[in-house]
Parts: sequence; structure tokens; C-alpha cells
Amino acid sequence: MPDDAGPTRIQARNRARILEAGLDVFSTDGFRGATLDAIAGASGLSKPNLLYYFSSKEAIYLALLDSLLQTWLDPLRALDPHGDPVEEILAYVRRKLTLARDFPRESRLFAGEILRGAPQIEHALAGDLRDLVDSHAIILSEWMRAGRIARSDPHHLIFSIWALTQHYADFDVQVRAVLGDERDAWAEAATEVEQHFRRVLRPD
Amino acid sequence: MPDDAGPTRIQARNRARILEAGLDVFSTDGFRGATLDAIAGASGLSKPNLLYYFSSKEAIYLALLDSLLQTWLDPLRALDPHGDPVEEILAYVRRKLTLARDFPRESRLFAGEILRGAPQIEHALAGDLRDLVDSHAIILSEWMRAGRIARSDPHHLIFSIWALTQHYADFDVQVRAVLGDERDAWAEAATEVEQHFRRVLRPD
DNA sequence: CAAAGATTTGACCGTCTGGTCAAAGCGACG
DNA sequence: CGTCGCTTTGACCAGACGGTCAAATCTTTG
Repeated sequence: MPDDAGPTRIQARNRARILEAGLDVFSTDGFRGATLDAIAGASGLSKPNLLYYFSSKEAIYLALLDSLLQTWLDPLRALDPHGDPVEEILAYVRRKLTLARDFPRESRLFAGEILRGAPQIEHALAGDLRDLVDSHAIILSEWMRAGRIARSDPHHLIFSIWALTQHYADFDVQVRAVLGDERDAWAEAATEVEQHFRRVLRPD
Repeated sequence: MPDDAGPTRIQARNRARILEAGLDVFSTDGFRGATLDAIAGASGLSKPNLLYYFSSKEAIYLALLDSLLQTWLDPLRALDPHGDPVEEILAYVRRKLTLARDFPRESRLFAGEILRGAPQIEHALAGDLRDLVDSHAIILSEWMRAGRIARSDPHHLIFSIWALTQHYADFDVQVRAVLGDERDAWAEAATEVEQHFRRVLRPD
């Protein structure tokens, strides 16, 4: 196993390769469906070589989930409590949708993990995630109290944003099957989702 | 293999047992993660006995998906073109949410299949599903043209309903982690989702 | 360039998994 | 009660899978 003290150039490159290949394989086949041979093949490394850089299949998966969760939470962190409420929330929605469009594999990997009961990251959900959501729910509450956005439960408002934006990444196949190949799902999603939340947020 | 001509009582009972156990196992572990041994254990039958009733692991999975898809589409079929637009759509939303609450395993099985690219039911998506959605999109379009609900893209309106209702079933773990154990996620979801779509649908 | 360390690999192992098969149990019916 | 067809199962198999290991190769550095 490589020493943490001095990660060489080779180590950095190969670890990155493995994670990239792992993302590909895990996001399409799930944790159990993925095989070390598949990841080895996709990364261009031999199987024992994989296990030289990561102690097990699970270690690769965990490394992916870990870096993923941060990327996933960042857009919410960027929400500015002092900005214009509707525009701040819409900007968050846009960031989330862009993320879903540009990183569908990450989105699906995360979705698969949650779907199966989040055995590996339940603690992160009940910890970091919950804290972050709670603190932003307070901001939303204040905006609602001030009459600047429509009143609703702030937690469920956040859920609705997650649900809608992730839907286009996670259920991509279904979306495309229904819309047909000639329509540009992502372009439409961008305008429709924005309009959707403008309606939801507009104070009565 | 049992003859299709005369399904005996034993056959009906055991097939039902297998499907029930299969639903349990497939919905938590996914197709690849599920094992025949696990299904055998959960159903109380021996592994070779499973394969006496279904020709393969895939056959069990397909039988589940097949019956599932119908259940999943029924609520949309029940939408009445001659009823009150807002109430009809809200009734659909409620049916969907109830379905998600009462049949989370089915919901997750379906979600997992789509997530992995729907290898087994892509044809059904591009066929039955698409046709059904298209025909109802027309109804929605007419309601919009008549000014009875807010204007938007009808397909994306349907997506938003699916996204929100399924979110509570498929991402149950995340929802509960964020809300905490003391809150009743489903009860809140019912009122919040209804309010959400009243806003989305209300004509300007 | 030689030694030390980092990296890579072919061969291998124990276990799990989907599936087969022949034989045994069992229930209905003449 | 015997027989015939439906049902059930223990034993087994071939391939896949996660992981190990000792040996080989390549890099770095004194």
C-alpha cells in the first residue's frame, strides 16, 4: 500500500485512473454488480495492481462516495442569505441541475446508494447533510416569514428541488424514452424547472 | 416446468411466494446483488424448486417488472379528461404518493431498473409508457389552452409529479435522515406535495 | 551503476452463484 | 392399493469473483 506521507506522481495518476474507472463501473452496475475485473479493465491496470492502491473493492467505492458527497453539497453552501430570495433559490436550482447534467454518473452512484438504504453513508446523511439542510431551512423560514417567498415547509421545499433536479439525471432513460430522441431534454428541463419553481416560490 | 394450461392451487401459491420474496430481495439488493439462495430462503422454498417455477433468476425479475409497470401506470389512466383539471391532477398526485407510500419496494425496484439504464424494460418505456404519457399530455395541453391550469410543458409537468412522489419512496432513507425520526415524513409529504402542486397549477 | 524501494503482474485460492439432474416424495384417481 | 404425473430436493458443476503472494520490473537516488 502506498505511503500517505509521499504520494508520488504515479500514485496520483493511478489513483485517479482507478476512481474514474470505478465511477464508470459502479454507477452503471451498482456496488454488488461491479467487479474488480471490470474496473481493472476500464482503468487499464491489472487487478492486483488495483489492490495495490486500494485495499479492497469497498475502499474504492467509499473513496468515490466521500468525494462525491462534498460536490453534492457545495451548491447548497453557496446560497447567500443576504441575496434576493427567489433569485438565490433559483440559482441553487440551476446549479443543481447543471451538476446533474454534467455529472450524471456521480448522481446515479449516489442515488443507487440511497436506494439500497445508504448502508455506507447513513452517518453522513444524519450528520453533515442534516446539519447543512437544517441551517438552510432556517434561512428559508426567515424569507417566508418576511413574505419574500411563499410559505411552505422549508425541508420539503429543499426535497422538491432535489427531487426535480435529480430526476433528470437518475431517470434519464425514462425521460428520453418519453420525450423521444428529437427533443433536447436538458435544455427543456432548464427552462421548465425554473418556471416551475418561480411558481412555487412566488408569494401569494 | 408447470403447464400453462392448468395452474394448480399449489402453483399459484408458490409462484406468489416466490414473487413476494423476489420483490423483497431484488428491491434491496438490485438484480445483480440478489441471489437465488436469498430468494429461496425468503420464500421458504429450495433453490431448485424456485427454478421449477421460474426458468431463471431473470424470469423472476421480469415477472415482477411486468406486473409492476401496470400498477405504476394505472393511476395515470384513471385521470378523467372531463373532471375539474386541478382536482383531477391533484387526485393523480395523491394516488401516486399513496402508491409510493404503500409499495416502496415496487417503487425502488422500478427506480433501480431505470437507474441502471432500464436494460430489461426499455421497450416498455418507449412503448406503453410513452403512448400513455403522450395521450395525457394532450389532455393537459387542452386544459392549459383553456386557461384552467397554468401553462407549462405537459410532459415536464408529469415528470415533476413523478419526481416528487417517487422521491419520498426511493430516497426514504435520506428524507428520514434529514427530517429526523420524530417527524412523520409521509404525513407531511401528503400536505406539502398537495400545496406544492396547487401553486404550480394555479393559472396566473 | 548499483542498491533500495516503488510498482506491476501471472498464477493461484477459497467462496459464491446460477443452474442442472436424477432420484425421491406426494397427492389424485381409477 | 397401485400408478401416474406433479412437486421437491440433495448433490453437484462450471464459471465468476474478491483477494493473496512471490517474483519480476521499473524508478529513484546515493
